[in-house]
Amino acid sequence: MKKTYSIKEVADYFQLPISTIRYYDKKGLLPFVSKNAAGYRVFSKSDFGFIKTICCLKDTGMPIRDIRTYINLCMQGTTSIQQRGELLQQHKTNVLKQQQVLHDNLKEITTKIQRYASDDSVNIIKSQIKFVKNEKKVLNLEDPFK
Amino acid sequence: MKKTYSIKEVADYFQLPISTIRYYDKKGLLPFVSKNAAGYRVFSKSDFGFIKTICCLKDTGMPIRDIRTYINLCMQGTTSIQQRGELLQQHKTNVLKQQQVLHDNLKEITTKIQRYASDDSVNIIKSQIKFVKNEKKVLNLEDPFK
DNA sequence: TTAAACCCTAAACTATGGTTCATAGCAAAC
DNA sequence: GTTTGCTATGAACCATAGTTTAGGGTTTAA
Repeated sequence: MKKTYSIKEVADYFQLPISTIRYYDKKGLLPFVSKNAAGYRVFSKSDFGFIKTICCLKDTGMPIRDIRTYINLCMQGTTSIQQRGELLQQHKTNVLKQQQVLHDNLKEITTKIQRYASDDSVNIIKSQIKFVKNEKKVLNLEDPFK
Repeated sequence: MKKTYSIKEVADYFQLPISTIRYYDKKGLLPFVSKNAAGYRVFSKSDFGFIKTICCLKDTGMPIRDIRTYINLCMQGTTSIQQRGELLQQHKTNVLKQQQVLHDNLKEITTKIQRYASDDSVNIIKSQIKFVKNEKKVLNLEDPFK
């Protein structure tokens, strides 16, 4: 039964470059990681939980410095529970906003795709181009179409 | 009835800094924008539609160079309809992936928030800390909690 | 006709999130 | 015992997406 993990094993597990893990460590995101006598980072299984959380926050757009704040709160024990909750709650509203933006934009993209895929796409686009050309002409502006 | 728009009006409408619009122009995202005798950018109403699309693609994480590619396809008229559709279809799968990731991570964040907000949060965290401390001790690693 | 409020460009600068390189120590296998 | 592969550090480097600055022209309204 294996008990500790090298930086490479962690990198493989999380599909992260080793250089990124070192970078995160340098930025103070991994205060829970020990080093052995040779200076090698030694990871334990519980470190994986922290790193999973780091990835979760990173993948939802939290800046490195805020992740560091959160991790440091975690290292302070039970006294920081309320602060941690507030920090994550704030982040959650950001994520919800991202979801909304993504949803709305996806709708727009889908609409365009459908238009391009329609039987009548050429005529639709032609009439759009005609409209733009006419507007530009009326305003005495350059025609952007080649 | 107003017919043309200054860079400031466009910036206000899209809530973008003027410098960003100039930057996009420099990067080739705004080939449809004309300039007057004084060298000022002159926007027409139809330009707003293009810029809205640019914002949509940007807000869903498309890199500037790909947005430029798309806009350039648009400027080529009806011959590029298929390519435009393919480009957007590819992007749509990216957006769907982003949605999935966001959804999964949101769930994780929500779980943590609930844990922190629970009546029993202190005991839950205490037992987590105990587990980590014990694991580190068994492995002869440093205790990360202060 | 002049001040305030615009607009322009080029180039330097910033921030973020890494990656690469040079140099070197450690470890496992052969 | 030496080669191969892993690890380390610090510093330089890179990409992306802008922002700021310097220097200068234009427009508008009093």
